[in-house]
Amino acid sequence: MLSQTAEYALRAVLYLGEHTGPVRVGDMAQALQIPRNYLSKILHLLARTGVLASARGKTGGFQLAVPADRLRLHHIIAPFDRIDERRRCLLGRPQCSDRTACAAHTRWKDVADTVASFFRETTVAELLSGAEVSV
Amino acid sequence: MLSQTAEYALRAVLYLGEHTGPVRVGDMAQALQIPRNYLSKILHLLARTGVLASARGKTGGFQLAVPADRLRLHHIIAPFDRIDERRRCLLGRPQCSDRTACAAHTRWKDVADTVASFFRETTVAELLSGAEVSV
DNA sequence: TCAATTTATCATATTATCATGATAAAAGGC
DNA sequence: GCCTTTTATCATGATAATATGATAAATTGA
Repeated sequence: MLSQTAEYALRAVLYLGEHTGPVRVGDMAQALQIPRNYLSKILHLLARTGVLASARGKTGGFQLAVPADRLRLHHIIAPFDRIDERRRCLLGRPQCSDRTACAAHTRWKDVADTVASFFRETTVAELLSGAEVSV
Repeated sequence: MLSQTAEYALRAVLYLGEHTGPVRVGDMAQALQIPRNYLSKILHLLARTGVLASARGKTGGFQLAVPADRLRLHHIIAPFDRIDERRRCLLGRPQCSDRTACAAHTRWKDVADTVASFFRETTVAELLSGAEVSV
């Protein structure tokens, strides 16, 4: 469902959501079993989009820049995996709305809305409250 | 949501669903704006999996091998895009069931089930009855 | 039989995704 | 100031998805 990159981003943010203070890339990479430099680029982009805060130097690392209960999955995933486009026509048509419906449109719409709502509404805090995320 | 290849497969089958008798690859490729040889391989695989029937020679072409009202989207998409795997843990864990739930599992399950059910239950006939599929 | 037509298949090219390795830039502590 | 630690960035490689081009194999109809 998610691209590998988006999945890494989500797991990384959830990890940061249950750790306070800055966490180093190397530590996260080892804990989450994600390639270090690859994770580094992902975290950097998340910092640029305002999801994370980064600091260099000896006491540096990454941490959430937004409270977990205000951070929605959409914010984390969007830079890597445009879930908005999932709502597009199942048959790949550029123009497919309620007015000009293709065969699949009507039936597909409810399904696509369910998926989109999940990412748009679910917060990091809600996921963390469900169960622990150790790995 | 679907891979490019799976989307081509679905559009091709819907096209065949509203045409009787064998249709040539070249005609379909032009009508659907899909690369000809690429479509050819897709149709061949659909024939091998029993979705389509193929015939060579002058009166050859492809047509549905199963009645449209018994042909489910899952049958068309599965060879190209394993939607079954979409039901796997959102966080990419190999082991994630109801018993050993990760943080995302409980909330994600309903969403994943909705998507899986759509492909598993919807038939080609149902899509075609909704509206015409010209392109 | 033979020629035309069509699917089947192989080889290869292109593009995007995923990942690695090395280096630069910034920050803190001595 | 200088060394260590850390993120930031660049260059490159590996792999899979997507697509193209050419040829082989099968079928039909004359």
